[in-house]
Amino acid sequence: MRYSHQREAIQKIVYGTNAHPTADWIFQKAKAIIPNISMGTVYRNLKQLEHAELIKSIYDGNIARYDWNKEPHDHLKCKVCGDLIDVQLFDDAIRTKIKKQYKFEVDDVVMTIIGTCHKHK
Amino acid sequence: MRYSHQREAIQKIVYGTNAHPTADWIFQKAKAIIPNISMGTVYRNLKQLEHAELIKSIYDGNIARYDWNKEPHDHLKCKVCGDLIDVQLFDDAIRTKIKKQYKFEVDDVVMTIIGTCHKHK
DNA sequence: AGTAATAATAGGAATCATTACTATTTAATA
DNA sequence: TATTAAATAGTAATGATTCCTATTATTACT
Repeated sequence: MRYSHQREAIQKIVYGTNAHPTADWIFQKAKAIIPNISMGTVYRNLKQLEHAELIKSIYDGNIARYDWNKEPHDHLKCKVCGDLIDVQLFDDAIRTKIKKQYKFEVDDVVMTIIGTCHKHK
Repeated sequence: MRYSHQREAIQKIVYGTNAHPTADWIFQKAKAIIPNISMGTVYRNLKQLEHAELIKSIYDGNIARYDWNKEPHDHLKCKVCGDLIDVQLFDDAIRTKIKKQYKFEVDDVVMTIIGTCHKHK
């Protein structure tokens, strides 16, 4: 993977937030640095960064969000403000259980807890 | 919600499979019964059926699938054949834990385990 | 049964996220 | 510096889903 100014900017943007940004959000931020950057470049680089395991992508309903946090973790999704909050919930015991019980080889566990966060009472 | 031939057909199609069908799959099946049914009708009715809690929708990556199984359950997603398999994994203890630990009111837990099913060795 | 009110429909256009295409630019390196 | 191929901008295309509108069908009421 050859260096590019655009990819460096995109990576820095993802690494600079905890907000699990969307491609469009990243695109808006990137335009401030590289005014004529195109959406295709954003998507291509996000895909490359993911492939290089420098970022992770997560599906929030039908839209992709990106995360610098590569450790296995889960998300709390607040249905009021839409925030995605990182949490550590899934313990490794369940992996063994699934393997035995269902004869299923586990690669990854995607868990999202939907509800209302502490900001809304 | 007023009766319609189309909605009845759509509901029956969803209730008649364990394959977690997509809107397009349902549309194809529905055309066999009502040849000039339209995609908009399928989507509108799926939404209504979901709202009436007669079916549930689940996101498989960025595409919606529909499920007659309204009991809380999780899915094993095989990356080889794409199958979604229903499983009961999530235990209620975690709900209490999340509530205490993160001050988060839990409505729903969406868990998908990605891996390889027993059919592929 | 006949009619009025209005929910639901078919068909097509519009939208949104994402991917594909292509001529041009740019980074790596000989 | 010249060569080569990867990366880009800009734009067209795609796929899933939603929206729009004139027409049709269901329900409620006479």
